[in-house]
Amino acid sequence: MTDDRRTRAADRTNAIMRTTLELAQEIGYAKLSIEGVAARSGVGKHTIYRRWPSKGALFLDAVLTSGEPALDYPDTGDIAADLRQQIHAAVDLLGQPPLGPLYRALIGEAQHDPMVAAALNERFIRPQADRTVARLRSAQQRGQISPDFDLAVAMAILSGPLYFQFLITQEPLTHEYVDRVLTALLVGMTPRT
Amino acid sequence: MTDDRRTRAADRTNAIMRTTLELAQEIGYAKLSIEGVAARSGVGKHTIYRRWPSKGALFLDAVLTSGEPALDYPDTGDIAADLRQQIHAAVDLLGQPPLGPLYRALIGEAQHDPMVAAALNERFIRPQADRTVARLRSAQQRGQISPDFDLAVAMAILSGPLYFQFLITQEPLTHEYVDRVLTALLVGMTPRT
DNA sequence: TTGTCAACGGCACGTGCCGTGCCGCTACAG
DNA sequence: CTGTAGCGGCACGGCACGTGCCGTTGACAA
Repeated sequence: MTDDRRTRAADRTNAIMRTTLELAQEIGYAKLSIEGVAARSGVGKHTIYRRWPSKGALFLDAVLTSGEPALDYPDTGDIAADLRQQIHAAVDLLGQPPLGPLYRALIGEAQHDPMVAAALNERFIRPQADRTVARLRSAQQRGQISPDFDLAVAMAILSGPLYFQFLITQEPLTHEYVDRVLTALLVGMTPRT
Repeated sequence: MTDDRRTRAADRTNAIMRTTLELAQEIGYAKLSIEGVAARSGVGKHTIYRRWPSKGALFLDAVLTSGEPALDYPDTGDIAADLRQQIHAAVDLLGQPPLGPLYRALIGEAQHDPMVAAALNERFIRPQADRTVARLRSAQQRGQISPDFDLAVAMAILSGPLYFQFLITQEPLTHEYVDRVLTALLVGMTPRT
């Protein structure tokens, strides 16, 4: 198979994912159909089913490929400032369109489809969690976090309330809210003098 | 309208909800259909549509009515023990069938259907959160929690990581995990001596 | 240059469920 | 006794599913 061949296949793949995101934003994930994606992108349904086994898998791929949201951690040496900046970036991404509603729908689908849940974890959640713990560990080694503070739990306290607000109460995400969480977390994990 | 009439209507309503939960457990919420519920419960589809506007609304009603999970807070005076007992009860409920998968599907549906999300909040999430904050406030007034600790955030730190594990990583919920969260929270919110 | 073959767009099919009509029955209300 | 509301049953048009088949296209091999 020639590069040319692969290139055109990849082009089609990208076009399908782009159309998927467009349609999802216009009519919502619930009303999204593979039939609709095929029609709008001028593609046979087989061409989609050949690449993805389900609507959920296609949507997952489309969202994760589009974004690669680059939520990388800064490491300025100041753990409080770095966490703050990073979680504010997360709020800015999730708190509004386009990514907010798309990501919400993706997690919703993950509750019905174990394959989507597993792929979401492997491709996004776990790497993100690992980066968070790594940044926390670096701070702990520098003495900015109590040596016995549970870093996995610290990560969960950063992420959990954010997702709780995002998915459950569905109140708007604000910098002010995550600042309050961060404040409470810092009280607990900062070394006692 | 006679009481007899109302009673028989209520009986039918309960029968439909019971069948809904049965079917959801057998084939999963994703494959659940109103047609299937009507068939198994020996009821016309109209009878269902007359009571609920959508599959999501029916399912929400069925899950919340069935459970009324009675996650009430004890108040023994020991806030740490009370929180621990309450969150262990939550883990026991959500961490296994039947309620675990049903509740997961309900939250998943809430990501696609704003009406379900709103009803879930009003009927379960907000009351539960209010009870939690009330119990925390009682402890704060007794001096068991720092007077300036943000109680809404404390509630979010109790709930958030639990939901994060339940919905996102989908790792098993254990007493050990919530104990670790609770430990970290207590470090932060216990008054400094 | 010609033959091969995989991927493709288009079309059609059977299936399942949607939400909504209509029918005739039953049981209660007036 | 008559009217009426709720009901089960049935049928309908519509839509999307997932899967066949068909003819075309374009890159590669002989």
